[in-house]
Amino acid sequence: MADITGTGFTPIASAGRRDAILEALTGFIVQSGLQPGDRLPPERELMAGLQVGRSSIREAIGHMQARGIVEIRRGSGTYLKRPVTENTVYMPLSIASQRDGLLQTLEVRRGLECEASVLAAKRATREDIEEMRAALETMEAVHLREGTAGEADLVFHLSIYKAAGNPLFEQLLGQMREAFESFFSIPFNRPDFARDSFEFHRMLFDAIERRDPESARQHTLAILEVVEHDIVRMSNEHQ
Amino acid sequence: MADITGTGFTPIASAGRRDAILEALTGFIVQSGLQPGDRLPPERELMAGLQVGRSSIREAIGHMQARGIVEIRRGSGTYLKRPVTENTVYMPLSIASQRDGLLQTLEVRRGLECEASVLAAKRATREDIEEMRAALETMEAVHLREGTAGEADLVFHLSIYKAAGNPLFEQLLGQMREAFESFFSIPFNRPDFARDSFEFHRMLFDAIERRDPESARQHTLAILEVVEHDIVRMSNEHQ
DNA sequence: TGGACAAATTGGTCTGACGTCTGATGTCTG
DNA sequence: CAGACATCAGACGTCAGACCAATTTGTCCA
Repeated sequence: MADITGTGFTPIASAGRRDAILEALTGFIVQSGLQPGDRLPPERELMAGLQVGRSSIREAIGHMQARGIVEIRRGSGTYLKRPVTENTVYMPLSIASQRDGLLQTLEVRRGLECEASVLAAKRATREDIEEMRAALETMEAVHLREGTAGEADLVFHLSIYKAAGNPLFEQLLGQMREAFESFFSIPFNRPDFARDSFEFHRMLFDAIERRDPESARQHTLAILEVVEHDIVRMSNEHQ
Repeated sequence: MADITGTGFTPIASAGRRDAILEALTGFIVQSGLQPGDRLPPERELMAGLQVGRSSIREAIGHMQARGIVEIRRGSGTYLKRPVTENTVYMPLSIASQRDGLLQTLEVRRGLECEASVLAAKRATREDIEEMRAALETMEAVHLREGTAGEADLVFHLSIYKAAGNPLFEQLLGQMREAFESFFSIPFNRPDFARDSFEFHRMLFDAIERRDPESARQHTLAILEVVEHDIVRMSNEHQ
């Protein structure tokens, strides 16, 4: 847990309380170097430190919860869920939670995945490519041995996002993955998930390695087509 | 990074109260047929109606505000900002914009804009196309008369998002636009903004009208290249 | 050593009060 | 009569204190 003594807490001015508190809180989190999983100081302590009422603290923390950056466990404490930096933009999306909503998020994801592959083909460094190659070969080995490769598959895709050289893609796609699992109850590690996309993975890797953005895009589309088909199928089974 | 995927973790977050109130509130909004712009009952009234304390009401409304579905005006009341239906899930996205935040955000935007154009080319209805045509012609007229067309340009692009048949694109891109203006202090209606992208707009429209997704994508890329160039330039000027 | 019980910690909610802003109504002045 | 100003009720914003419920921690006994 973090200690708030001597971290530059300054009482809040009386204009725009809650935003000021939010700012102070994120500032505190950054200064304290809190990482995901760490516990924030209890409300009463923050209250005393910031010289504001507990309601205000609670409103600010409530907003952070709504933004998905903290998790509140009653009786235990408030825990950081995502890394926090200043200069973060929050974009709440509302999605119809029915079949349409599922398909809509998949389309958004498609736009992001394709762009990530294109960028990876343009920018991947030698190290990136070697990392992707290692992930791909692990994945292929696991797939041939077990007929599926949930975890290893994820590692391969993450290596592509990383090679894109833009952390936003990893962040956004990771959050969308979370949303899928929690909202639509679709686990991505089912044995039969995305099995048919196996062969496309090496083609995608080859395209990135020879720096062919357009080809990388096409193969990403091919993989996603399988993935989306399976997600829709599993979604139907589930109901 | 530890992967807790599929380990039966269901946060649930306990705290039945606030979620129950949220549910009751959305139910009330739906039943009352409240539309965006309408005012919700005052907190004290809701308090009495739901038989809960005002703090709880405020927490629930605070969450709705964080989700962007209501707007709270001090001294006036709480107003609906978006249409509310049951079966809606909320997905908070956070974009950490660090040093290279501007460029990174632009790359994300590029992925989304291209996909939107592709989908528009695949799905636009006759009405969509007529709306886009009208917006385009207005834009061209304004441009020829004034040398620029900030507002009309926006209308044209919005008509494309709409034609994509997926409200998420409109939400995401609209919020990214807001984020640009508020975070990077870049107004999109400067006289000289994106002037060089003029000719590409009709080419994009033609591509969508003749249902050529790949061409639509290329022309969108061309427009964005100009836009991104200008944003970076203006961003540099600004500092 | 291990388990059961008690105490402390922490978030959740209620109540009541007061401050401050907004919007509308009423009043005064030219 | 029209417009500017003063007033007031309504609504959100904040604070304080109290109590409840869940969790964690500590202690004691078998």
